[in-house]
Amino acid sequence: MTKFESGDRRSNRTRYIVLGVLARGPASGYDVARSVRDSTSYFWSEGFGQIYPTLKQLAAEGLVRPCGAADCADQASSGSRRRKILYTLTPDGARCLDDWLSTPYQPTVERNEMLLKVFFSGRLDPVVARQHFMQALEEAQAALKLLNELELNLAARLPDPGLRFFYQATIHYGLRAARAQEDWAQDMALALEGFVKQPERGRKPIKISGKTSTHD
Amino acid sequence: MTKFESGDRRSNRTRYIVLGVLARGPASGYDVARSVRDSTSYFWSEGFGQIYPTLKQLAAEGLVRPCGAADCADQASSGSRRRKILYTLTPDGARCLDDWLSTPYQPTVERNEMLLKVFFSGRLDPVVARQHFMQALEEAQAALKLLNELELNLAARLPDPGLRFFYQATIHYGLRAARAQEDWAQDMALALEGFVKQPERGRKPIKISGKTSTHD
DNA sequence: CAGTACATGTAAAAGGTTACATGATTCC
DNA sequence: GGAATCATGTAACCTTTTACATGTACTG
Repeated sequence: MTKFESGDRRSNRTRYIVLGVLARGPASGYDVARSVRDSTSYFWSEGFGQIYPTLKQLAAEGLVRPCGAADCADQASSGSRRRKILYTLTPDGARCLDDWLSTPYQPTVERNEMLLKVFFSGRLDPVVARQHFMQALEEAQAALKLLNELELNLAARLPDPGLRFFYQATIHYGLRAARAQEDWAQDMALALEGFVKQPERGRKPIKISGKTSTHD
Repeated sequence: MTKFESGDRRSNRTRYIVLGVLARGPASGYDVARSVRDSTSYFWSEGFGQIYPTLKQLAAEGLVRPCGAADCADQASSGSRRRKILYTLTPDGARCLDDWLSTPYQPTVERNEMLLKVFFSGRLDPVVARQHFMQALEEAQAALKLLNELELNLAARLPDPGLRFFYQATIHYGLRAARAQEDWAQDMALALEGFVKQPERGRKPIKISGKTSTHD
């Protein structure tokens, strides 16, 4: 077998975000996409290209069921723009979702391109690493701003305190992660200043403005 | 016709981790895999199934070049177990790596299964969420332990202070992220206790030991 | 002499992204 | 009437994982 454990179980998690959204009430593919964009996009995102086929597949498996206007009172009232295909969770679908939720999660396989660039940037001029630190700082601050706003609007958007607790939990995670990144990026930018001011190290500055680098 | 122009390879970042490892000296596919496992696996990992084909492709593009025993003095000495195919970076390959390193990174698309489960776990008994918090706590602590050990061994494994600075930077990131997760998980486990002790909320405990849940 | 670590690959399948195609309705 | 938004989908392509296939050499 493999000695290098890969880790990531490829278990079609798009299914579960669709089931999860549908568990809160009937929704169309577009509704699911909007819900994902508005509430989970900072830790999970999906595109149309995956949501619609998934919905179709779930329907084929009997985990969701398209419901006509008759079934879903809330849409019939508004003269819908176009034929809007609403789906509801079936009992099988709810069971499937709950089984998945009750199972230990698969740890995320980290694939952080920023760290990958930082890791190898020792061969280049320190300004390159600095750029990455600064980008990381800006993105952390942008995330902080966004998540703070999201938390403020939370009570209005989610009246149910039961659901709100868990939504808030994910926001808190995002906030902590963003603060950690912010602090890190600031520290690293500072440490880099100190690091480059020590010429006896033997590192020679490499100009990257043109094309050349260590090799010549 | 073609949506993906020849120039903009969207991600394919496996190329760069291979180039990056090769930039530090000749290595075989297995060497690259081992290097990835030992030093970047907490923020980037690759399997054999991707490294070998990538190496081949890079060779076809002239970015790396297989080098015989003649070229690489360090391997000829040890009676190698098997034909070990070493590669070196070509000047083109070094330029390609440096160009990529000097470019702003693509922000990571977060896909955090733990948060996804937490997000939807409001429909189940709080013990389910608690399990996820506890798993997150344990994993953060395990990561902390591992990264602390990694940092201690760092000076021995990487004598070059130039490279060490950036390696250490990635370790510090991991430590901060793990501490953030640890704190979060502890807070959430506590907050959950307080949350469930408020029966007037209207939430009814749902037993998940069997099969049933909200729907019934 | 069996098990483990070293070592190199291929093939198939699953998963995910992007571009394209189409059409209705509302707002300006 | 044009732009934006709502709305549903398909096709093509790329990336990543997993299983498989093969073989050497060292260790106990």
